Amino acid sequence: MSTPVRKKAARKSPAERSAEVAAAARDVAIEHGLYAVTLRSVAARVGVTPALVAHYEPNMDALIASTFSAIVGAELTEVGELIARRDTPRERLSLLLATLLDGMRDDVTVIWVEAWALGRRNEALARAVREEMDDWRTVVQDVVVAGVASGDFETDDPASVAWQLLGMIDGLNAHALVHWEDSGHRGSRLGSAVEGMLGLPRGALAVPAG
Amino acid sequence: MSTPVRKKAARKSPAERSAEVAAAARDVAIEHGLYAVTLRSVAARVGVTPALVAHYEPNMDALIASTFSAIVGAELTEVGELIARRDTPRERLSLLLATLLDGMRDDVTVIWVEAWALGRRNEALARAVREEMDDWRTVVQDVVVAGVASGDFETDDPASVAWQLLGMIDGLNAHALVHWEDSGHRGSRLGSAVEGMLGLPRGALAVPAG
DNA sequence: TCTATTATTGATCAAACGATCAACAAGCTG
DNA sequence: CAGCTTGTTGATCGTTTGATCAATAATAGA
Repeated sequence: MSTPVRKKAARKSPAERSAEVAAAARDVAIEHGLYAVTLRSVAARVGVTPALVAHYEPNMDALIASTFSAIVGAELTEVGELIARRDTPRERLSLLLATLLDGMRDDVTVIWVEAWALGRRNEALARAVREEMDDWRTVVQDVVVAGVASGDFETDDPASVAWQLLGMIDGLNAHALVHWEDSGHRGSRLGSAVEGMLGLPRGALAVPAG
Repeated sequence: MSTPVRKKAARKSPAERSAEVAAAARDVAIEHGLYAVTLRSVAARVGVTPALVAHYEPNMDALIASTFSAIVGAELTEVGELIARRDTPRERLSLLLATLLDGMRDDVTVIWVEAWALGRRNEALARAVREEMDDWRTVVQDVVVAGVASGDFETDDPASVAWQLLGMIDGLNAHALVHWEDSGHRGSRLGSAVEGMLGLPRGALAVPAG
């Protein structure tokens, strides 16, 4: 009973099996990190042989890269849809900060940190990381641009501001990963920092109710 | 000529050899990252057998942890002495930010990122990371406290401010590691952000000459 | 100078990894 | 129902890792 004996593994269509492999890789990554996404761990999760996983993927570097993109891309979509429901740039930015720093996505933060480290030895992953970072920047930059247009924000380089914002957020989350003690206060001072960056009056980014 | 043939390896005192091993581990980590610090890579660098490295270290987790502490601790000492030469808290903070974001220490940033990732599988390293982070926080916090005392800064929680500052800095550096393009502007907006956090007038943290 | 200590080594293990390939068998097609 | 396609497997290879241990040789002490 210790090792769940794999009986035979039903024959499935390539599309279906391929999707299974991708899903298993995502599960493993979320639970144990990108480093745990191996030929054998993914195979075990799907309930097939390591050889079959290798059959569906060109190599593990590619699977790890696509797994990273899937996880991070899903998060971006989710957060993007969430803030899109707010009306003003100020509210959107405020909600964006609050959401990304609420401590509910530490598993994704681990993926990010591991990707930064692993990307140095996995070129496909490095490319994926750059792409996802750029997508995130675009979303943040759009909010900033809208805020400048509406007269709420004040900056002459929204792209730069977007980069810096994301850097701060990722740094705070990465820190919280290790120094979990003050998780509650994570980003408690970021509001006034961002207010300083965007020429806002103090308290302008206070978290909106709901 | 491909493999530098190791002749014999002179017998040395335990203290000396132990120091050699530690130094070699630091070199390997700086050049190729913490992941490259293996029994064999360190042994090759010292010019001895992997067995000898194992003889001097309880296990590789410990060597990796102590290597991390050595590298990061040295950086802290260096930066600490640098900013101590400035007179006012405002100058010290300004120099601290400028120094940590000048892009000259990307090799150390890699060590940090790898340590955050590796720490999840190496308990000794995780402890070392927490210790070094706390040492850094202390240094930054001291500057903030001094600034509050002198009336330059305004905050009711210097420790929290210190954490957030370090989080931002590490995040920006980690980002720059991947998105090297805008390395020049790294942290260009952080000044006004920090001014917002500490209730400073705009431009108060402009980099002092020299 | 002789002996006891110990720094150092070669050999070797087991574990985990990515990857390949001939062979099997399930299902589609005629 | 027969035959071809192909999803799937078991076996196996080569590499890299951390770790152990008896044997060797250099040093220090008597």
